[in-house]
Amino acid sequence: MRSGCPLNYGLEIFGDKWTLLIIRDLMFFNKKYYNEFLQSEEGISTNILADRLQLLEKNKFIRKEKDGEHKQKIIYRLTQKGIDLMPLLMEIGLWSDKYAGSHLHPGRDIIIGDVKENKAKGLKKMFAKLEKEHLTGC
Amino acid sequence: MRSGCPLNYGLEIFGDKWTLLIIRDLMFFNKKYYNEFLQSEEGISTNILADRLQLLEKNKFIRKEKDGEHKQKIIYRLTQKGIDLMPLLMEIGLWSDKYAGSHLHPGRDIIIGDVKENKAKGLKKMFAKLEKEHLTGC
DNA sequence: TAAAACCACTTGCTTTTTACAAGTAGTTGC
DNA sequence: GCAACTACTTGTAAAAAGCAAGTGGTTTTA
Repeated sequence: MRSGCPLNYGLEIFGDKWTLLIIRDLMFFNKKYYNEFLQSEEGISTNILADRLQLLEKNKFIRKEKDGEHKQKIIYRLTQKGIDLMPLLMEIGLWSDKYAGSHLHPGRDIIIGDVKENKAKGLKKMFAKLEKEHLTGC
Repeated sequence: MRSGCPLNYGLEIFGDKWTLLIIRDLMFFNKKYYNEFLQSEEGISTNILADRLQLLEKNKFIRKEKDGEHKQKIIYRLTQKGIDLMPLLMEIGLWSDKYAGSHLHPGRDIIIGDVKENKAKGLKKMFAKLEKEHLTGC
């Protein structure tokens, strides 16, 4: 149900597991093709993936781009609106880093990386990286 | 599906809309009774509420407490683990503040409040408030 | 140039989850 | 002692997710 609460507003459009995992793949794992999302560890179904990509595009979190080399391929990229979800994903990562204990695979610090040491600085660095990778050429 | 990713770990246990809205109610709207959660603007169903409260308690995000005055009432309070989700909820609020535009009710800044001006300082203040309200007496 | 493979999806069906309404057992106030 | 209130539970219909197979277009291979 629609409500005027900012938290609910956000949750209504990106507050489901698969949506955020797709954004994670784009943001931290450098994935950009449909097949790459499909192959993620968590095993998203192809119909759900198609549905979420459509929603994400409709809500302007991502945009489609043609691949110059492989003409049948489509590249998915984050928009600024999508990139701005990064601090939120980082907070999930930081929380898990504190509470997940043994549930995490080793070497998963790639995500929170610099942010763990200095939040403001780490976020700034990550923003720069994402903006360079996803926003150039538009 | 279980995976070793910290983002997925978090999303598996608190990454659904109703769960986060209950935590929002506890955190920002000072709600503590079953009936208060039921009455929230978004209209959670009573069976879903019961289910989520059980999950939240099982995962130690909240705990039940007896109400001294009204003996049939149960008070729900956040644990430290639950309180530590605050920065994440704040990030949702900050994102919505930037992108929700006219979708928000006026005066909803109560949530992000001080955090909007100075993130580190605002979070610290909010942590102190929550720890005082939810953790004292245990 | 015909066949095989790969691309981003779509379709159909089953299972799980959610939504809504009604009911219940145990206090509490009058 | 009974009506009202508490935190739930139960039953059922609707919606969403999960799974497997298929599709139409492009690209690579023989």
